[in-house]
Amino acid sequence: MSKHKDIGPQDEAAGPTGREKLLSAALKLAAKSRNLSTIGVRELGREAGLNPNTFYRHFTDLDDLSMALIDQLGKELRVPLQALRRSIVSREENAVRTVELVFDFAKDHPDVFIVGVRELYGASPRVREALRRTIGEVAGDLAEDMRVMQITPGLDDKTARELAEVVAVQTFHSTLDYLEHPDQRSEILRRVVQFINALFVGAMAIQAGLPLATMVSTQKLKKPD
Amino acid sequence: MSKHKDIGPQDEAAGPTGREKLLSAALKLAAKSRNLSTIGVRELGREAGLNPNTFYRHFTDLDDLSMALIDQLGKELRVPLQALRRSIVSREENAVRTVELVFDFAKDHPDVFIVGVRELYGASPRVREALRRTIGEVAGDLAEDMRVMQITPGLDDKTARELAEVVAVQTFHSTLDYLEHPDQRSEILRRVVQFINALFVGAMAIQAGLPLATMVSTQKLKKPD
DNA sequence: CTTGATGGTAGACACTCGTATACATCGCTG
DNA sequence: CAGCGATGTATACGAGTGTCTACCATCAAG
Repeated sequence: MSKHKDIGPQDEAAGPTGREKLLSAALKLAAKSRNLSTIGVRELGREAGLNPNTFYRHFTDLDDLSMALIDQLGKELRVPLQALRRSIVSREENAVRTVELVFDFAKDHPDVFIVGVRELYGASPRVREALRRTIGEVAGDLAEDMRVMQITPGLDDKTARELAEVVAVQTFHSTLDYLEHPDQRSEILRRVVQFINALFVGAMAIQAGLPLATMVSTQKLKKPD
Repeated sequence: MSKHKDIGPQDEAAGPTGREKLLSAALKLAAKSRNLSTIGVRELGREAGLNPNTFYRHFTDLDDLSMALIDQLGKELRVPLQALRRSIVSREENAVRTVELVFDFAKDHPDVFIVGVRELYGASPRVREALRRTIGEVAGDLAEDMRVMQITPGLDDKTARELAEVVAVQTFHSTLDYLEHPDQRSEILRRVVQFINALFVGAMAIQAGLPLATMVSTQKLKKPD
């Protein structure tokens, strides 16, 4: 095994590998024009400055490349996001800060988010599934943070996890609006934060059995006999 | 003007127009395989049982067809949804019933939803925009219903409208999960309803200034000077 | 009956595309 | 040095595509 140079995640120095060139070319093309699976092998080679056939030295398929790209994007996204949130010490203003961090991160890596959201509902089931899993992991991190930092005290773990999932997806989507409408960014941020707060407060209220809650959520709690 | 037969929205009798054949063929193809904008003109003609060139008798472009399709889908979706919700008289169990209705409707028109969600984040800005507008209209209807039926008393109109938007989008997305995982349908329904209720309750609680609310949403209410 | 427009068809041209085969480097390993 | 695997390139072929031009059918208006 490993006769040759350790082709890992790029040691250092030396320009990008052909494989890497192809990956970033794919990201670039997918972000500006179309769906990942509809990029042409030749188009890709052209963008990467490589021969069309070089593609086949690294990937068997465009779905193959897509999966590799999702893997990479997942790491590029999850790890920094964990680090970012770890920088928030105060329990106060948690939602705003977190969303701001995500949006800032999106501003620095727009293509990742554009393609990510696109493919989340794209044509390839495998890619969809991979993306969903990545978001699920981020949601897991978020749920863990919520538990540790006591953001939603009294909420059972399962519900918390579900809320985290919704929040993660919603924030992920909002990222696109944020990127697409630079003039409405503060408004978008406000809306997302409002959404998150309402969701958390409501879930806690319902679980605590507050009277106000029953006004709206009277499903199968008591039938009007 | 109007020298010939009134080519409107199909009077009655007589098989589908060529234009209609093309539209439904496009819907079918887009639902099962790829993005709308990546369907080939020839492929389309083949599916519709028409000559490739017939396409150009009705549309200039694939974007053109896409817009026409979105228009049609918008009407196919909004009007029946309005009617459906008007059939809910009781204020109780409102969320469950509404979401159930939407999901049932989705079960009968899966392609509409599959393509709708896909294109909502698709490559064509024009199509995206059109779809967003359609969803916005549905959200408007929902907000109006919420106001009339006193679902969220005490909530100001702007916030209600924003909540309706989020609910509409979220429900729209969930439709895909619902279609894709028939074995988890009741679970998905439960999650969406839980989400909606939590959101509404939370928004009302925050607006009412409930003490519990401030535990979570302390953003810029008081700065720790 | 003629006219002209609308919807549909047929054939052709110039592309692009995916991919197969064969060849060229380069660097490691023996 | 010889060999070999990994990477990149050149060429070529067949299939599919968008679209142009030209031709046919139908039907209402004059």
